[in-house]
Amino acid sequence: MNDNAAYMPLLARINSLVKLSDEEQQAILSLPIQEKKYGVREDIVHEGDRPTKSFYIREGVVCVNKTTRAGRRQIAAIHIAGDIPDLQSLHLEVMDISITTFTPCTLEYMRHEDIRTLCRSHPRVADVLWRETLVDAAIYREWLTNAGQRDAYTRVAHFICEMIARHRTVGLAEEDENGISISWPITQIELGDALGMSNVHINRSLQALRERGLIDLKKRTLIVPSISRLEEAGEFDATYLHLRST
Amino acid sequence: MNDNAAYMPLLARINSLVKLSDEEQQAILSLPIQEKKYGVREDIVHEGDRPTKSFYIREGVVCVNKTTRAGRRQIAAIHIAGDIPDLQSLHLEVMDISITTFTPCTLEYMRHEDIRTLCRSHPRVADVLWRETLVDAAIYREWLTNAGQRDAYTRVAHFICEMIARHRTVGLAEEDENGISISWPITQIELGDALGMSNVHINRSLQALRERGLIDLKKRTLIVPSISRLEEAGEFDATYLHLRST
DNA sequence: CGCACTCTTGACCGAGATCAACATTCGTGG
DNA sequence: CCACGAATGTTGATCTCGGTCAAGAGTGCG
Repeated sequence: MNDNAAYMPLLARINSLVKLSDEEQQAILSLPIQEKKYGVREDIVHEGDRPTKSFYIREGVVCVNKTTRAGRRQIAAIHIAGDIPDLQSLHLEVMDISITTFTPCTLEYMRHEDIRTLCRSHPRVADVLWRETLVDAAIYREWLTNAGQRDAYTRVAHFICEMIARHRTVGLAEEDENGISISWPITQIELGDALGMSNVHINRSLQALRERGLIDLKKRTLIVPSISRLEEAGEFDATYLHLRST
Repeated sequence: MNDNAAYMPLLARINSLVKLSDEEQQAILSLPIQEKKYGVREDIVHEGDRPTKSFYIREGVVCVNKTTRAGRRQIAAIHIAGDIPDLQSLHLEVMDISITTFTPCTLEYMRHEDIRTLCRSHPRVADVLWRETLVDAAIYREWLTNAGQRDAYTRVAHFICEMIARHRTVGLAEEDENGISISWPITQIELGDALGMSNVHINRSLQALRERGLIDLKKRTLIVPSISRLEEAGEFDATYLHLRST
């Protein structure tokens, strides 16, 4: 019934964290899903919604964002293929965030009911999903630290390091003799909204990183020649991503 | 064996969110716990630790914090009686945060093993605990928005509103004709570390709030004469706390 | 091919940081 | 219970990082 390939990014992500038994993997594969496609900069869920299903990203990039009463937007998270950005709605009725696409996306929807049934019959799967939301929380904490304590230059570098690390774990980073590269659909305005900075200052910080040869960003592609040097600049320590031993 | 009163704040917190059956409540009451007391400004858990138990706060106030490589501290969360600050360690092996007391604390430790067993036998209890961690995550997002998008004055007001709201839901706020009051063990330096501001500017923002009659803060007690006016000043909307209908 | 979005650069400004000194409160031991 | 030292709070002066404004240059999409 379901196209198994549709579950690929999800299983890849989960397997990068824990080893599930064949039976557990089968249970996930038999979750009914429904595919839906979105274009660029479309709202998937909106603050105040009460979803009865969650989705994971088969392809594309989305952001979690919320808007201040004064009209300022904070991007609180960025999610890539394999992520389940609104898993929280499984237990929190009302959305306190919106989710918006950065790129065209293919999403696979799973009904909360079905997820709950799966969690009941396979507690280890429940644990993995729970864990997933805990890692999201750890990332929020790190972003908070980034916004609250690091200067612009370091902050931008840190953000880029995280993006690289996360793309790597799901196999979306390319590595060759020039360094590591990922696709970079994020505009400077959006980066500003994520880091609590103006787009002008984002621009200047990116240039500083370029000048020092830490990044090469053009045509929606980011190349990092030396990840260790960038991590140095961004005070980056991947512990908070809680990846299993590489 | 266990003193039932020890479970009070935890049950109060949980019951403020969901209705559990008697049997489920009993199951929680029969969780083996171990009490431990801490003094002021003591580390409970530290970055890099690998705890095999979690605790909930029977009494006192603690903060979740992490320190930048440059030596700057971000306070990422503040937890009060009833909260389970390091529940994340149930699924994330290595702590990416430290937890430190603000006041003398009485903590009740529960072994991860026992929590896991409880979750397996009572899935609804598992859901409640999961939910709890999701609310923590929602608070992180809001703090990020606060730090990234709101100016100092609004930011401080927002923070105070949250503290009031959370103290109210667990019955730790007093309300009389002068307004709502809570105990306030947080120094201005700590407040600065939580909001990403210098203590000097915290001081000035607090004074601005005082001048406008929005708060009355002295002797470690905070009084808010009109919570609605303060919420106006802080752009506060409690949705993100995901409290059940009041 | 033209319009809209994104990026870049320069000039200026201001919120909030930093520094420093002093006042007040609190906790501790005598 | 008091005294004294340390932590916390307050105030003023100065400085700076990053915001805002504005205009021009690329880039890409319809």
